[in-house]
Amino acid sequence: MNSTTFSQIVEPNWLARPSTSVAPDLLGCTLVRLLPNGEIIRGLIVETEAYAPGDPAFHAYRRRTNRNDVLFGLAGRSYIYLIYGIYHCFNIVTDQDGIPSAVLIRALQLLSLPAGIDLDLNQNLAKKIAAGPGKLCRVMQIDRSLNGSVLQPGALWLEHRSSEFQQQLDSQAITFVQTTRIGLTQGIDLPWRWYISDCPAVSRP
DNA sequence: TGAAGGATTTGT
DNA sequence: CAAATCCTTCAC
Repeated sequence: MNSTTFSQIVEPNWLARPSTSVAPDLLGCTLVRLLPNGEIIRGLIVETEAYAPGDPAFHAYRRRTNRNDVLFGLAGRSYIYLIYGIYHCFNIVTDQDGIPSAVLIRALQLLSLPAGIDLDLNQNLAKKIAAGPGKLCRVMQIDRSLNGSVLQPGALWLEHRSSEFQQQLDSQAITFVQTTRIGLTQGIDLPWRWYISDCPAVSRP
């Protein structure tokens, strides 16, 4: 038995390439959160945005600071920051050590629901409950205590696409849309946002 | 040391 | 369309 037996876990090496390459590849992967109380929440990644060197919208655009330090490091770590004093945003650090680069996870389609939410009774609500970067962090209880942590089985990690998802993608039963990013004042023309077509969990189709 | 503003969300 | 709300960054 070798490591490929458990290859559904996304390894840091898989993320060690430019964010514009990783971002579309993350669509269909699963973000898994293990809460301190033992509860597990799983969400299919349905919307991503890439941030890269030379990008004026990127937190690492100007200089290396205490906040953005993790962006300059190795791929496979979380970069989490507080926005508007209220919400958190969750990013995955990508590319080589020393090259600041990240993918913002903008929306999840929940596969397992947190306690207290009934999928059958609240189907429409459940599809939208992680539709947005602030909302997905709220529902998965992601905050800055996880900033800089390595994405590996523990509190928070990634799993590759299921073979079913990949097959549907290959047969074009599932398709992606590439377009411009949301909510920015700079770099607004870069087409670095990707999402799954016709997915109700996308924040802004 | 202080002020400006932000990769958002929600309700008016 | 503006408020909520806090932390980071940059200027003085």
